[in-house]
Amino acid sequence: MKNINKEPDFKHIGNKLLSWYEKNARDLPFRQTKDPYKIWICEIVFQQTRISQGLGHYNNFVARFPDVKTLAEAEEDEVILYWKGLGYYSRAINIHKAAQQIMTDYHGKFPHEYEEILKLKGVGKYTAAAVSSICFNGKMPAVDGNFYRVLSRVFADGFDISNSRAFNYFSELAHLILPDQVGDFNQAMMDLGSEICKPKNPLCRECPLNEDCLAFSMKKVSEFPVKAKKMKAKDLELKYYFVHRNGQFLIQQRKDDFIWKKLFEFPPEISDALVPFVVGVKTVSHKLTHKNLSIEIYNVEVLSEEVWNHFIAENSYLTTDVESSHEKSFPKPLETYIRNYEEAYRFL
DNA sequence: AAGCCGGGGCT
DNA sequence: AGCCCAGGCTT
Repeated sequence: MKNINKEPDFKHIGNKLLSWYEKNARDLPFRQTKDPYKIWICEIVFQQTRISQGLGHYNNFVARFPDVKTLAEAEEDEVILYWKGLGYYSRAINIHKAAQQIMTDYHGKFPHEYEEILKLKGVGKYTAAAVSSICFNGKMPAVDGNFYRVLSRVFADGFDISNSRAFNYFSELAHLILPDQVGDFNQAMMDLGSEICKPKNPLCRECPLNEDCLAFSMKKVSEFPVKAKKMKAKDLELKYYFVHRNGQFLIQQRKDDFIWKKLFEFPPEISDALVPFVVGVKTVSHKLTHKNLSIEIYNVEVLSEEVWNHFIAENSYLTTDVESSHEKSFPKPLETYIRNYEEAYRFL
């Protein structure tokens, strides 16, 4: 009997990682303790921060504020002072408030449960999972950027890590390989992601998972993780020619790629033969947000449906039914075109 | 769901 | 110059 109808088993991957971690764990100050306070502080300090950058701050911080009570009773300004140079200063504000939260809501005793830890200011799903798993044998994977990178490579998974559902998606992948010792596993993923499975130039030859890594076996490690470009909104200038002849304007239809798929518009360029009929040129400014190829237009008004219908009736070049020709993905092609007409109307 | 916060290292 | 980093909060 084959393993048909049975989920593939990837647990050996998590266990391999654990074996690797036993021998290769980085020697870091917060690795010597299971004090939830210290682990919490270190998780906050090292959010979006490299170990080498935050290590000094971490040591100074826990030396000055060795426990929840000391931190809770400190002045906020001094807490912030110890954060100087780290960036993301709201972390310092939140860490101080959370300490007071622990004093008032938990009588100074650090909460053990994931759901409770999650309630602390500045603690999200990642940090709650990390603290509960490392200190209290919690079973939640601490899914962070390292998880995204390692898992997307191991499974050669093209899920867009900038997608807002990436956390849930990679949490599910993590559960496929999650061993029993979740705390060590979470830290192992951090070390692997930082030392081996790095964003650039990963050391795949030394990777304990290279035999299990689908991206590696396909020689496509550099293609993962997939991250959609977060394009800045760009200004797009388009030049339109207004060719007027026998009471009609020349318009044309866009291609079905890029923006305004199959939308009708005044021609952005014309042949020499049409030059004598050009009655105007207008440059229109657009805001282009690449992410979903959507367009915002400014400096223009929407004309009434009546004017649009009038234009349709007047224009013999319009041979396709606009309503059915445009892609559904485009929100308001009709209005967009009307606005272009408005531009021409004003110009003439 | 998207924007914002940030200094610093790497390519 | 652009990308990335032990994310979370706000709107």
